[in-house]
Amino acid sequence: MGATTTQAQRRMLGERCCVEPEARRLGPSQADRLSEDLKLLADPVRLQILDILAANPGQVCVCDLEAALPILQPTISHHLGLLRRAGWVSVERKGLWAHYTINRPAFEAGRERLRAFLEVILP
Amino acid sequence: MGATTTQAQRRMLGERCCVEPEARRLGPSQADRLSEDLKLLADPVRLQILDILAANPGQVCVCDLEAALPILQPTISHHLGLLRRAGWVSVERKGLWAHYTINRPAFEAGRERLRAFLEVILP
DNA sequence: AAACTATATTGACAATCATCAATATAGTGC
DNA sequence: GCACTATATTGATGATTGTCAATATAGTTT
Repeated sequence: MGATTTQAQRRMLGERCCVEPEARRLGPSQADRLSEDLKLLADPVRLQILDILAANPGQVCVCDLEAALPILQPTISHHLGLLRRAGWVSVERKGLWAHYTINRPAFEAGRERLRAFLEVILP
Repeated sequence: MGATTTQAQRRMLGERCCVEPEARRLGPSQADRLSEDLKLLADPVRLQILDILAANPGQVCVCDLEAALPILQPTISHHLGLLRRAGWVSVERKGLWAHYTINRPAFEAGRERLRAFLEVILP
């Protein structure tokens, strides 16, 4: 008898309505970290910048990007600044020009974090 | 003689200052598509939702997520709506409850787009 | 039918962000 | 030094976004 409990009663006992959740594999701080990586990638201009840098290793200056993309120079510098401060790209000054390259270790580390997450989600 | 050209002159001839850019491997429309995928992932709450859904396949209702995350129910429904409208998760109504699951084909397609891009960037 | 419950939607608000114009910085060449 | 060039920074603006309170919808239980 009386073994029936309402949803509200079960909630007050700390129970779930549908499932006893397993240990989560992604804590809040890891989620924050991963979302930082993803936010940095989640812009079409920055994706194209990375593509151009990768296709022309060690040779791309800001004016090349300006010629290749439909945005003005300050905006390109803005995106490069975000990528640079996150460590994903490096600059080498040569006279007036600034040559940008992808920072391999940082890029590979971010890619690995992302790959690991996506693999855990659906093996 | 006279073979010296200014940067401005070279730009008017359509030349680049530093590099003759190779064909780009990521066009604007592909960049838009990819950034849509990435924007959807680039939120710590949505990452944790996906993690919980993956760890408890076919059993997670909204109230479970509400119990597991530090945000209120309308916000959870908001994030689930974004994932649902993008096709990444599916709902199955069971009485009052709504059970969410990751939509495997859509998730794998997005993951593959992302993996392919990251692989092209730095092989 | 009436009370209750789980979820979805709407509207408002604050925060973040992409973009550009204007300006600053720093190197080059006369 | 002076004119010029490439890049960075600052400040402003419009758009997007995450969050919540309030409300709506729909299923359940008595």
